[in-house]
Amino acid sequence: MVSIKDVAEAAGLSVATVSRALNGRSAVSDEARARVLSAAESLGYRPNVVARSLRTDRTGTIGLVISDVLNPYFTELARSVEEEARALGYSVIIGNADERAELEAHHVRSLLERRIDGLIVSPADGRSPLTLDAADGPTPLVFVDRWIPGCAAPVVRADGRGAIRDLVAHLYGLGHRRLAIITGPAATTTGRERVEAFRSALSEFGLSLPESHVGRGDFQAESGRLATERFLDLPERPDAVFAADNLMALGALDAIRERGLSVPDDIGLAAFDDIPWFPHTAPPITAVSQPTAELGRVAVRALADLISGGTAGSTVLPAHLVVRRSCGEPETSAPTGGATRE
Amino acid sequence: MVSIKDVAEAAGLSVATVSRALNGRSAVSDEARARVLSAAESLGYRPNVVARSLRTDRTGTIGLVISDVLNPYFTELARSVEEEARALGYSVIIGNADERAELEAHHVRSLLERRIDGLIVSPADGRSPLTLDAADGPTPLVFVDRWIPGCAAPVVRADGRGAIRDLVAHLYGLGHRRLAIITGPAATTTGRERVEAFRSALSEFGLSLPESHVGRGDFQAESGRLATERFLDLPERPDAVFAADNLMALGALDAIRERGLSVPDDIGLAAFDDIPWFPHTAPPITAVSQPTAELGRVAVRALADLISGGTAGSTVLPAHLVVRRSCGEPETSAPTGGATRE
DNA sequence: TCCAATCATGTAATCGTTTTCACGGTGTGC
DNA sequence: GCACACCGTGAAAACGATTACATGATTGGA
Repeated sequence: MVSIKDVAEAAGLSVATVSRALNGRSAVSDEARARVLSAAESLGYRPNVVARSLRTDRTGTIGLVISDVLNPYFTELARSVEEEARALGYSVIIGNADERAELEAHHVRSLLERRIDGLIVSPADGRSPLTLDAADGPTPLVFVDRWIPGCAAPVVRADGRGAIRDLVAHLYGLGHRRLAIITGPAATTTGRERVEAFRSALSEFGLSLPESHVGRGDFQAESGRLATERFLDLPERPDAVFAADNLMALGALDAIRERGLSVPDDIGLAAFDDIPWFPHTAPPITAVSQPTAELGRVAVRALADLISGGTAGSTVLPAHLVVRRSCGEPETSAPTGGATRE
Repeated sequence: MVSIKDVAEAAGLSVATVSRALNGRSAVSDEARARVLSAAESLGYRPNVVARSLRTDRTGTIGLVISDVLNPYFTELARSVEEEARALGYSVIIGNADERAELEAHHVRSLLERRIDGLIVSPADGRSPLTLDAADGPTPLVFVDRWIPGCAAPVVRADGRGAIRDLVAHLYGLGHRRLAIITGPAATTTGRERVEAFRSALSEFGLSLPESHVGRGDFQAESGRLATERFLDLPERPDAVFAADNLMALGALDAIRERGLSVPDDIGLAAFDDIPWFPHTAPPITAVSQPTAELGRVAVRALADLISGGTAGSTVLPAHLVVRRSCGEPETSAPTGGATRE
């Protein structure tokens, strides 16, 4: 590999001048600059960012730890994070936790050792001690989507409560009374928030949520399938099921299809997180839609601010309900709140 | 940040001994090792991998440049690559090219500057000069899925020809004669291969592929929508459309739905790349399925071999057809070749 | 004309590791 | 008892960049 020394030699200048010419920080004569640039060009010089980082203590890189790379919600998030970061001059290293706490820890550790400038985390486990340490450590950190309660780090997330209330109103309006939910892990904030919002919306409509109508999932498809099977085995099966993320909704569809049942005639289905496939499933699925890309952008800007010494705070963006046909044929009246219909 | 020097001081030993104790390479007395470990522990020492990489010229990292992170095919690939790499002791940095040649170049350049140990690329553009240079450069490189013809680097990919022939046989058996294809960019190998295989299978059945039945797409949803709209505007619209990837099939569904037409009654639809949502779309979509995760694993193993001085070669794995209902109600006879039915 | 400021450049220290080399001490084989 | 291998250790040289400081030349103002 050709180093700055080779360039200096070829240009007949010192490495210091070459460095200055290439970085354009301090004054260099036009003649020297030209010699450097042509030497660098003809030798195919590529700066060694490893050496640079060691000296400057900056890597120009931020880490992003997401809970599940197979979840379209998180890939959309990852894409917008990378895009915004690139616009701000940062590279992004993605770590996929696969909803496993120990994998999350592995990636957080590995990213910190890599001396990234900052970290964006969507914790797979809300109690992860390592991530907690990291949040209190010297490396700037921002939570996105999920967070760890009691951490000082800024949180960028969507508030699903209003949209979940709209969803319950929608279900109630369609005549559904026995409602069930497939939750995420209780260890995650989103897992808890969604079930709590659902429960409190139910009680607003005078409905209760018996334990048998709470399926404990882990945000992955298989758990949605299992929980749905249990619902279908109940003496009185639920009128409608709310899956707390899109993958568990996929699992629910698998289970319902296996039994030869139909949505929404035999059982209604709704999901948290809207994805491009939902308009095309049989039937199109009613879902709570988050401003996913915007969450990613805001998180990056908050992190960039922290890195440059700022004091960025938390952000909460609204989610909204998108009504389709998976809970029954839509009523004629307009839905409550900010819901849209397709 | 606490450095090896601090540990050495605390342990009352030289940095050399600390380094040896922590890496376990060369002999260190039990007593010294114990002192080092306890000092490192109590100081919370984390090695600086940047400095280590500078010295050893190894980063323990491989780069993965994929064409589109929003494409479930590539996320599944990315996941298996990361998993296998982790098992082999490597970290993975993912670059998303978004099907844009200049973004691909950006990521390749940035990864090389980062001095990754090896690179896995699925080129968004088969002529990308920078990627071509990289393939001939000192950094080991493996192509996955797509490749750049004329490069010496190993290619790990699936051969879709047999499955595409099975698909055409399936369509022919259902009585479809006017077949159309939405291709990927001609600049990609998979873009070309899939249309060529389709064309040659058609001619095997005595069918032709007029220019009006070739929609030029770019592997993204919007292009699938536009190409499908043109098909639907033809005086005689095609009996069935084959989309060369899953996102363009999504776009095709959008277009068909907008016109109020139905699949497969008004027009049949099939796709390359099977994804978990296809069994649940309306109707379930017939698709060519690749051994995606296996491709990722094989690519990583080939790259690891190259990195350690080996001479890994190319691998071609078979793809197969999964028949569902999007081309018409299945015939009663068994499908040709290795096709499965759901 | 002279002093000081500015400019372009070079020298060398530095970042935190790993690793080569040297060195003294300890056994081992004869 | 001697030579030799080996073991544990430390000093110091790398790795490739950035940058504080020094230096000599040029310029500008008084």
